[in-house]
Amino acid sequence: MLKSEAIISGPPKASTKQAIARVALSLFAERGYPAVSMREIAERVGIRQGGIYNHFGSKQALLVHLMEGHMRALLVALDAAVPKGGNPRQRLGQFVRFHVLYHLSQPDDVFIAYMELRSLEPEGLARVKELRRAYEERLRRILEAGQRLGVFAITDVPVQAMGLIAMLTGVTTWYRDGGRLSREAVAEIYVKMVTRSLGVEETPTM
Amino acid sequence: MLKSEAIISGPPKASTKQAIARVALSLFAERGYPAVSMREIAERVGIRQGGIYNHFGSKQALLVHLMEGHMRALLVALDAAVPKGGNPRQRLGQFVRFHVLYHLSQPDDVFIAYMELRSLEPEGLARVKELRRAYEERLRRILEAGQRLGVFAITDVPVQAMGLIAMLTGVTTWYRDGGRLSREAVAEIYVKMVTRSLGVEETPTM
DNA sequence: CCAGTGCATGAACGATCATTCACTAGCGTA
DNA sequence: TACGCTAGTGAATGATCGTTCATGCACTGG
Repeated sequence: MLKSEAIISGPPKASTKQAIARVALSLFAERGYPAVSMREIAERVGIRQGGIYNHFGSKQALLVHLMEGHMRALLVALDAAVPKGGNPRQRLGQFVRFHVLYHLSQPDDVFIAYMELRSLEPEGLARVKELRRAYEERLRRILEAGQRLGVFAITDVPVQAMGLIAMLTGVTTWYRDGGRLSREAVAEIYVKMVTRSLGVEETPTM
Repeated sequence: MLKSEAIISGPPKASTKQAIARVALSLFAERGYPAVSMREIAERVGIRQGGIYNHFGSKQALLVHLMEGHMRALLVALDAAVPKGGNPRQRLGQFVRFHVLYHLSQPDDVFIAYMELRSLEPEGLARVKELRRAYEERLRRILEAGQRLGVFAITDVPVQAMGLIAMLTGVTTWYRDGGRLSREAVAEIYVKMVTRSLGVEETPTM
């Protein structure tokens, strides 16, 4: 692997570290962290088992790397997709579309970020949970803004926020590309369900 | 363990088989099937590791027993809580209340039934998936009935059914007894969210 | 050209995994 | 009382686990 080659012509092949992360992500999502061995990850990457430890200090460090990286990327993407200004109805629609489409485009990341919390040791767990809280907080802010303006039918902001996020995230459990509906069509159905659940009459401006 | 004693005075102590199932359920839910060892289950039950195999043929058989048993009990309880007759609005409310309250009362069963599908080998997987499909079918039937009568705002029955179930099931991820809201209060919030998402105006008859 | 560094190797470590098995204690039934 | 079955024991099986490490190659900057 010539470094000069990488500089001149771009990545000639993905770095081994990235390859390890990609393979581990896929395997963890498919079968769960405890069920995947470092040997199997190495095998799929095309190196021997010891080689992984040149890039990640431990299996746990690899998991933390994946989960924390995903959550940070998710937050950055969310803030780009739902700019700070705008009225609550617009922002709610943006949030739902973003959440559904992002989750459908990164199902593996999403799945392990929600399912492997229990495989994290305390230090990593605290960091990931904080990022998750921050994400959920974005939706609560939107609901609160709509509540203040009286445009949403709010019974209980925290409960409704958790309910909506669960509904949206669940799309990854059944959606498969190539099926009856496109991702965008599914996202629009979810937008309708969410806005209706908040008592928003349908408008073309949504 | 005298059998006559059990007949006369009720269960003097839970059968070992039941104890194994209970302990395994708790551990699987807490840390996941692959991360729990038969040794640990045996230890918590108070027997040696080999003893488990007098009651279950394998670790996999133990998992199948738990998941299939839960799904069958869930279906039976659902059909008791949502009798066949009745109008779609009533039945929808009954479904939501049942789902939320049952899930909050059996969080471990629910969790592994939804999360350990990937740990099942093909035979057990097929049986559990069929039961799951049957459960989801119950909700789809309610939505379809409401659609025919024109009392629900239906965009897409299958998608909405999956969205609603995901929303409801998600309650187990955040609800903790002793918190701000009772289980019943939470159930009512979910009923409101669900009925609103289907465009049902609020009525005291719900 | 040479020293240094990053990375992959392959063998080995001790620990733990699910499962098997010969054995036995204790019970209900005959 | 004698028999047979249920259930628990404790040791052993081979496999696999995460991790370590001495070794060496390929490439870098000086």
